[in-house]
Order: sequence, then C-alpha cells, then structure tokens
Amino acid sequence: MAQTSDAPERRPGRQRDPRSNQAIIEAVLDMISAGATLSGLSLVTIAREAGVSRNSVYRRWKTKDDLYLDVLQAINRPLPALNGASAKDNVAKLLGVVVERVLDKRASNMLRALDAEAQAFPTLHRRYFEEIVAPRRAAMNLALRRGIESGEVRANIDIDLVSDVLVSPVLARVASGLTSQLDPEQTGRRITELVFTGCGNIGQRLDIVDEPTDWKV
Amino acid sequence: MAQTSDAPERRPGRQRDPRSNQAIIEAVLDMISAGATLSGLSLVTIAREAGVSRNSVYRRWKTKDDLYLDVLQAINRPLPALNGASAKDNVAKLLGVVVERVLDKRASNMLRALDAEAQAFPTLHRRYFEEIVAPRRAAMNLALRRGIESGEVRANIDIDLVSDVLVSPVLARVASGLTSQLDPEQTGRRITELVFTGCGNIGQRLDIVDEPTDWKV
Amino acid sequence: MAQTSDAPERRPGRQRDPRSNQAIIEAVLDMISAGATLSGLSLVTIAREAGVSRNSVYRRWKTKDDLYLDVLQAINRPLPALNGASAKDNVAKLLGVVVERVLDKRASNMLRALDAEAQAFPTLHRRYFEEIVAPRRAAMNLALRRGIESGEVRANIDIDLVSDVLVSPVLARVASGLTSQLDPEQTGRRITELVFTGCGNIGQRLDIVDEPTDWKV
Amino acid sequence: MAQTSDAPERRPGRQRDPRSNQAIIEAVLDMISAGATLSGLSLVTIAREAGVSRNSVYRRWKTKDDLYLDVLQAINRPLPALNGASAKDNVAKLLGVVVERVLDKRASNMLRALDAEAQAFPTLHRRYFEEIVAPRRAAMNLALRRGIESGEVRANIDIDLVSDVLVSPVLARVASGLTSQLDPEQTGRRITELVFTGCGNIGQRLDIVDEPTDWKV
DNA sequence: ACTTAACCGAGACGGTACGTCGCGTCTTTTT
DNA sequence: AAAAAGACGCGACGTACCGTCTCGGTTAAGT
Repeated sequence: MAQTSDAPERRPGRQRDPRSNQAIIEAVLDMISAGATLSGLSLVTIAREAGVSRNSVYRRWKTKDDLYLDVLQAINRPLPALNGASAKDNVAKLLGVVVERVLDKRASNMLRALDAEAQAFPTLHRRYFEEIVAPRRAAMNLALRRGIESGEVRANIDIDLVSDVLVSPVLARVASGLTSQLDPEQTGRRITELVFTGCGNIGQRLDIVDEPTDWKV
Repeated sequence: MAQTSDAPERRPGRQRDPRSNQAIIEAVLDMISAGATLSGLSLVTIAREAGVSRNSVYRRWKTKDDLYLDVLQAINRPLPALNGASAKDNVAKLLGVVVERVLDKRASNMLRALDAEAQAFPTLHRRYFEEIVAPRRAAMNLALRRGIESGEVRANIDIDLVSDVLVSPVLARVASGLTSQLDPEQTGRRITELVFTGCGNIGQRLDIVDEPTDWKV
Repeated sequence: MAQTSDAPERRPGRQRDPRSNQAIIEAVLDMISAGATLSGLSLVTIAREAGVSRNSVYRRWKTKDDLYLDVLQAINRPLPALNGASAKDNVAKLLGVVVERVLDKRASNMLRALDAEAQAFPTLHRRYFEEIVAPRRAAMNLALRRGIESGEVRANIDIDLVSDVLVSPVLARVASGLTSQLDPEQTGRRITELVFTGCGNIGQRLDIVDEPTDWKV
Repeated sequence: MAQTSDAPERRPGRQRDPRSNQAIIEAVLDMISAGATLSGLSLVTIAREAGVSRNSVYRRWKTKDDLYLDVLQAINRPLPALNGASAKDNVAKLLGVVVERVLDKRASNMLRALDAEAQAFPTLHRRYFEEIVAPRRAAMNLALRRGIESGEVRANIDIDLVSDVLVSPVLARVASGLTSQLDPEQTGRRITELVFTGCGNIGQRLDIVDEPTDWKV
C-alpha cells in the first residue's frame, strides 16, 4: 500500500478516519462489479459512492493507479500450505483457491476489468502479475514438480502445459461471466481428477507434448 | 444493421459516402485494440480517429450500441461447411475458425472489451451471443453429433462438455491477451487430436462425466 | 434589387418561381416583426419559414445584406407630392407618412431591428439612411423652407430642430413598441398644429434657438 | 437578483470571487455596446470576453434573462431627491438623470438592445419597465403635480403628455444612436425651460390637450 | 486547558469532452 | 436550369464531470 508506514508514528492533528479507507475500496469493488471500467471510474464517482468527500480520496491516493493497487491487494488471499498427503491433494487445494477467487464476484470482476484494460494501466497490470499471478503459478508448478519427484506425476510432461490445462476451464468462465455454474465444492477436485487421470503414469496418453507456455494461473 | 437495405432504392438528395462507414468501423476496432473501453470511447473520439465529422457518425448510428453491433458483425466470419472426410476434420476446421478469430488482434480485443463490459451493454451482449456465439456452438455440437452417428465419437459423452474443453484453452488466451503464443496452423489440430484421443472410442478414459454445461464457443 | 435585370431575356432551363421572392421577403418581415434580430436570422430559417428550399434562397441572394436591402426597399413607400394649399398641409402630409409607416408593424419593427444592429450591418445601415431617411428629411426641410418663403413660418427658426421636434414623439414610440396608441388620422395633424402654433410668426415663443442638429426623420 | 443577500451568511465551501460578477457584467455591457444583440450573445461568449470560465457564468445565472436583469440594475442610478427650490428645478434635475443615462454609451446601447428584442425577452422587458421606467415616470409626475400645487404649472395640462414631451427628444436619440450631439450640461435645462415657457401659466399656449398617454420616461 | 496542525465537507474554479443543433455548401434526383 | 432532399464539415452552445483550490468547522495529539 502506498501509504503504509510501518513505523506507527502518529502525526499531530486530526487523524484520518480509518473507516474511509475501507469504504472507498469497497466502493471501487462494488462499482467495478456493477459493470464499470477502471478508466471509466473517477475519484469523484468513487468518493460519492463511498460517501466521503473528494478530498478524502485525493488525500489518500494521488492517482487511480495507487488506489487500484490497494484494491488488488485487498482482494488477494494467502495461498494454502502445500502439506497435503499427495501431489493430487496439493494441486486440488491450489485449484480450489482459484475457483474460490472466481466465485467471489467482486474479485473476479475486478480482475476481468484489469485484463480488459491492461494496456491502459501497464504498471498496474505488471504489478498485479508479479504479486498475484506469479506466486500462484510458482506454487502450482512446485506442487507438480514434487509430484514428479514422488512418482505421482510423469516425468516427461510439460509442467506449464499441465498448469494451463488445469486452470483454463475455470478462468474462461471469468471472461464470459458465467461463474455461477461452477460448483464451489467439486469443480476443483473433478478437474484435478481428470487431469491426473489423463497425465498420470498409467498409459500412453498425452503423447503430444506442446512446447512450454508462459502463462498465468 | 442501419444500412442493410437490400432494395437499392436511391433516396433523393446526396447519398451517404460508403467509405465513411468503413472508416468509422475501422477506427473503432483500432482504438479498442489499442486499449480503449466500449464505454470509454465516444462517438466524438471515433469520428476524430476516422477522419470524419461528428455529424457523419451521429447520422449513421443513433447510439453506441447500434454502432458496436455493426462492428461486431464486421468482424464476424462465415462458418466453414461441415463436409470434411471425418468428424475430426470438421471439428478441427471449426476450431480453426476460433483460433483464427483469436489471432485477429482487433477482433479478439473487441470481444474482450465486450466481455469486460457485458453489464454496461446488456442488449449488445445478448445480441452478440445470439447472432455470433450460438450459431458457432450449434455447428460444433452438430459436428460432434455426426461423429457419434458415424462411430468416431463415443456415444456416452457430454457433448457440451467436449465443446467446452475444445475451446477453453484458446479462449482463455483472449482474456489474458496472450494470443501471440498460438500457432495459427497447428493449435487447432493439436487440441482436436488430444481431445479426440481422449474422448475417442478406444479405452475407458473420461469416465468422469460432468453434467451438461451451457457455454459459449 | 440585386438581381433585377430589366432586360427580360429568358434564360434556358427552368425559370425561377416568382412567388418565391415574395414569400421570402414576407418571411423576413414576419420573423423580424415577431422579435427576431437581423443577425439572429439565418437564410436557413428564412427558407423554412418561406416554405422553400435553402438553395432557392442562396441562389437569389448571396448574403444576408443583399436580402435585407431588398426587404428594405419592399417596405419603402413613395413620398407624397408637396402640392398642398399651405406649408402646414404639406408638413402634415409628410408627417402622416411617418405615422403611417410607424403604424405598419412589420415596417417599423424592421427599422427598429436595423437601428439596433447598425454596427453589425454598417453598409446596410448607410444605404438605408441614404435611400430612405435622407429623402424624407429633405422633403420635410423643403416644406418648411417654402413656409418661410410664404411667410407661414418664422424666418429665424432652426429648420432641423423643428423637423426634429415634429417627428420625435412619433419615432420614440417605435423604439418602445407602443405604437398602438397613435391615432392614424389625427396624430400627424395634431402635432403639426401644435408645432406650428408654437413656431408660428405670432409671438415671442421659442426664443431659445438651439444650434442645428443633424438628425433623421 | 441572484446575489443580493443582505444577510452576510457565509455559505460553506469556497466563496465566489466577487470580481467575476463585475467582470461578467462589464463584458455584457461592452459587447452590447459594440453592436451585439441580447439573443445573439451567449453565456459562452460572455465568459470568454470576461476572462472567466463558462462554469463561473452558469453558476451565477441560470439563464440569460437572469444575467441581463442584473446588468440592467447595474446601470441603474438612484433618482435625485425632489428638494429643489422650484418645480422647474426638480424637473430639470430628473431630466438630467435621463440625459446622463443616454450619454452613457453602454447604458443607452443596452436599453436600445432591450427595446429591439422586447418580444424575445418579455419577462425581462416587463421587469425592466416595472423596476426602472415606472419609478422614474412616477417621480416626474410627482414633480409636475407639486408644480401645479405651487402654481408654477398650469392646472389644466395633461401631466403624462408633458412628461412625454420632455423626454421624447432625448429618448429618440437613443434609438438612432446619435447621442453624441447632446450637451450633457445644457440639454436638460434647455428642454425644461422650453417646456415650462410653453406650458407655464402665462399665456394661451398649449390649448390643445391630448388625452392622457401611458408612456415611459 | 490551550495550541496547533491535519482532517473533513462543501463548493467555487478552469479545463475538457460530450451530444445536439444550426449553419452554409455540396451532391443527387426530379421537375 | 431550377427545385427539393439530404449528406457533409464546421463551429457554437449548454451540460456534466474531473481534479484542484479555498475555506470554515472539527478533531485529536502535544504542550
């Protein structure tokens, strides 16, 4: 966060109302979720929706980029520890986080809006990629690599491709806005089952190996 | 479609310059492809980019919805005839159209922009679905059903699910804007091969059958 | 009139509709009389009011100045001959023309509009002065001078001042739009009577003689 | 009167710059005096001339009528007290105010413009009449009536007619724009002298008595 | 308790963009 | 060739919104 000063040095004078920060971020998520675009929103509109004065917004964030960055971090959730009994468990747990995020309307709409305007907010998009996407993909790859070490996963697969296949059907739903058809409990595990059955060490499947892809989770 | 008049009855007075229509639609595609949003664009900006006067835009389309609908139809391409030697050929051909569309930067950015603002343009999004998405999905389903009749495709599969699996990896790239990594020649066939090998009539694969999903191609 | 060609040489092709000229001039007078200003009117508005196409106006008059000049001449009326039995008769007759003109709403409103925008239409205002005002003032001065010769009018008066006093009360009503209170029959004669009684050769009245004024009728 | 608030209750927020009000009114007077029409002027043009933003004009006056009303009051001057030694003094003093107003180019041009478009600004014209013209005429009538009581003025005259005769020659100059020929010092007193000599209690003059007229000063 | 510095809301301000409207010109068909 | 219809570029208008600035009133830390 832009203003997060770890040193809690209280400045003299009246203190900022801590509820305003929350109200403003909530306002952004609500309006984005209601169909607004990142560039379409203005700090004025946000202030009106949040029920605070314009000054209170401008005082906290100088630009929309700064504000949106805080919004992104507000919807970020920590990754689960990879301590499952099997690689399949770990993968399913990670995939569950993705499904969970997709099912959170406000979070998924925010990400969709960001994807749609990646060119208009390049630094924001880059930081979003570095701070949210990359760690998650790394975790997924780690889980698969451990599976290879333990023998649960075939050694000659393209790890990136498998990650891709795992999350694509879920992410595609974000783009089209049809997330309601996802079963929060089962979807993750079903996909995991399918992909593991498909890429597992049993038969001759997946002989066709694509070159590695650099993609996001 | 404002100007689709099959009857070539010349109205009195000066005729509209047909090049302006084209220039305006091109301008929309260019600007959307450059990162603009549907709601962020204004007819004024479009006119400036197209090199025509505002009047000429307002005269042709009363609202942005009307204009965008014509833009959508401009990027639409006819579906290929399903007269391939095998069901696999037909599916690969259809999938090739999807890849082709995704590789057309301007078309894919336009669709991404539309997805991002589906709520802000509800009627536009609905008509886009009805007139572009639905026919393509119907064609894909038809191709698969013919495959079932001919024995190429297993009879107990969920057709909608297979369609979904076929196109998801491609469409996911639209959302994230990473379409450059798709091989225009091979991608469609490779995915087809994989899914056919997976859902073909040979072994016990794909025992896990999800309930049907209502999804777009 | 700008286009009046006395030679009636028929040009080839379709002939101009003579009713259009009249309709256009009437339209101008109507709209000015309804409160419009000279600069506020446009050839488009005039054409609409006259019920003709824009081209028909532009074809006849290139600029508004040209059109307004024809309008002014359309409302001009010839001066009566100064052949009355006495100077008083002649003056009363001339003053009657002024009252008559003032009572013609369309004419008086046109002149009022022209006065109000004298600076915006300098050449038009000048020609109006030369062709309409000056001859009338000259006629009035002539009538008074003849009165001096015949002994009806005192010789030491300021002719311009007397003209001024004669017409001022009438013209003031044009400016304020309160012309309805003028009696078309009597007003001219009453004022003449009063001024003649006042400036006649009888007593010591009007000893105060102002310097000559250059003023319009 | 948008801003005549005798109670100096400070509204919350930033206060309006009082110089802008003055600058805008000055701009109107300048442009009207330069030949513009009331309807021809736009708040945009006025703002540009005044050197303020359009917002600042629209914030103060919702319509042109509102603005023009304030302009009229800005050029209004208080009437002198009727405490002269004689009725003649009082009348001359009042007439001096009229001459003074006429000699103020900006004020007289403003009134001329208003007269020219009385129909286009009916309520404005009415309020101008009620708030500016009527009080002045009432004062003039009062001065004459006092003269009748004191014996300075004949009792059988038509007061409205005398008022009319007093001011007409001056007002007529407003309509034609030829105010430069008025002597600011002498004109008022000369006219007063003349009319008093004519309507005084001495001889047989002004035997012709018109019916009362309802007219403005 | 008093100072004081920052927060907060309200609103004025300049600037910019929008959609509309009207203008005068140009183009096409019809008379 | 006139006339009518209408497309076209241009520009002005009134509105709305944005981000900044100004200004009382409020609040809480620090003397």
